[in-house]
Amino acid sequence: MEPDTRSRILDAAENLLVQHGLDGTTLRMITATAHANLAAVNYHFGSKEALIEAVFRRRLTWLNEQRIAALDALETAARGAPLKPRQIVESYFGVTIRMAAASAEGRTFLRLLGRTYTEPSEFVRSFLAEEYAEVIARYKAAFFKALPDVPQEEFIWRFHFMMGALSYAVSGADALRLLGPIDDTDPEALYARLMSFLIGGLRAPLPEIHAKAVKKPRARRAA
Amino acid sequence: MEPDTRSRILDAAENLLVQHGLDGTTLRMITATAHANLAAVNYHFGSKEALIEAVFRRRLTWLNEQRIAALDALETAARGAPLKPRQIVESYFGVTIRMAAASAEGRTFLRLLGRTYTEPSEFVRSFLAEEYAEVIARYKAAFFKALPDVPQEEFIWRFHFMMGALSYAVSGADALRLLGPIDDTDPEALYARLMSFLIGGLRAPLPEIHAKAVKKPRARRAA
DNA sequence: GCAGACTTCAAACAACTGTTTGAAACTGCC
DNA sequence: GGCAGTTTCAAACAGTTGTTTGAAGTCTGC
Repeated sequence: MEPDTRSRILDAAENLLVQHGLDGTTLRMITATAHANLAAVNYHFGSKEALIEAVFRRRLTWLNEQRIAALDALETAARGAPLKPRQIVESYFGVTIRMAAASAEGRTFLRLLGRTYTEPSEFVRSFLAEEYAEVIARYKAAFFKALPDVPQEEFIWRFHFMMGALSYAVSGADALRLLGPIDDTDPEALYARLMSFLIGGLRAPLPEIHAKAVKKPRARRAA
Repeated sequence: MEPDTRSRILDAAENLLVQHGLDGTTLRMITATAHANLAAVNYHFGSKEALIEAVFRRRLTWLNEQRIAALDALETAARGAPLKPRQIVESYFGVTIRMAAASAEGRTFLRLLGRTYTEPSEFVRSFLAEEYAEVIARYKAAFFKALPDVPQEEFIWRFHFMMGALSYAVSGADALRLLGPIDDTDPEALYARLMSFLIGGLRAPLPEIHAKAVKKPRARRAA
């Protein structure tokens, strides 16, 4: 058991939130698991919402810094030249999957994050937007530079689809049982699987909606 | 306003569940929106959980029947020959997207479904598993027949990724605001976009994990 | 028009929610 | 040892939750 109450509460909350959701997790469940008094949450964090925010920020800030650092490294190496789309995708999702591969805590958190991304209460969405603002701006810019001919809207959708695939990939254990018994304990394999799927999706021909906006058929390859 | 209380409750519940989640939606919210008495839920459905189950079953049964019918049609036309993977994907996700395109109610339901798929309470998972059992068995069989060389595990993962992309595609409106302002009001365009992404992902080269199991490099194309 | 089944209603139920309180226990520092 | 500051604790708070109750209302078939 960890030394300070504050950390124990954060860990307990993280685990319970991913199991029971934001509303389904009660302060009494959390404090019981953390071996802390019920009032400890309000003492250390101020409110349940503030605790939830702290649970997210604790790892999300770091994660997004890593993503930006990864992009920085690529851009420095490229010396102003556009990056390959594939590099950009690999840096964004690679950082994420590496977090999942590194520790069970990372996996738990990413499952929580992926799920929350589609069902955000208003207060969750507001600090998520804040946390993501810089990463999204940087990656969008990199992509638009890499693929000036691809309509920006199209790319945003694809990025969105990719995040959906990622979300299901990390939250796999639960939902996958529907599809059949499979092994989701090997993060390396998951990384390889997801990445090849994502790149395949990213490089797919643009849908017909854009056909008129493009000149040569060959140019209908997105990447 | 619809005639009978039962339907009004189902509709109100569907709309509120997608907005506030399973736990966040209260019976009082539902009955107020449905212009019904609080006790009406327990009278018509027995409990809140039973109501939620009814909300899902009302449309999910039909949806899965459609998917099976679509597969039936393909297999009849093929006269015992394996289908093209692309046909299979198009039939499964095509039916889904068509439901989203057909009505606002369909879209609402699919957003609810996509979200619930990753965050199921135990009672939700049990009836979801029941509802999906046949569809999944049929589509898995069709895929394994179409792609006998692709490891089954690999395909299950890809299908899982596709469902993630689908989930984010239909629940788009909320989460997409993080990525930037885009138009998600055109279901036709969404269909085209998602489908080309999915086929791209499905046809991507298999990840290196399987490299040893495959003979010729060319064979590493999944579809 | 009336009996019998079905449906609606207001009110209350116990259980649980997040939060607050004020006293107790503990901590490090002089 | 004693005193500030921090942390923990049991208890209670008002509000909300899903569910139940029994009476009132409505509809159908004869």
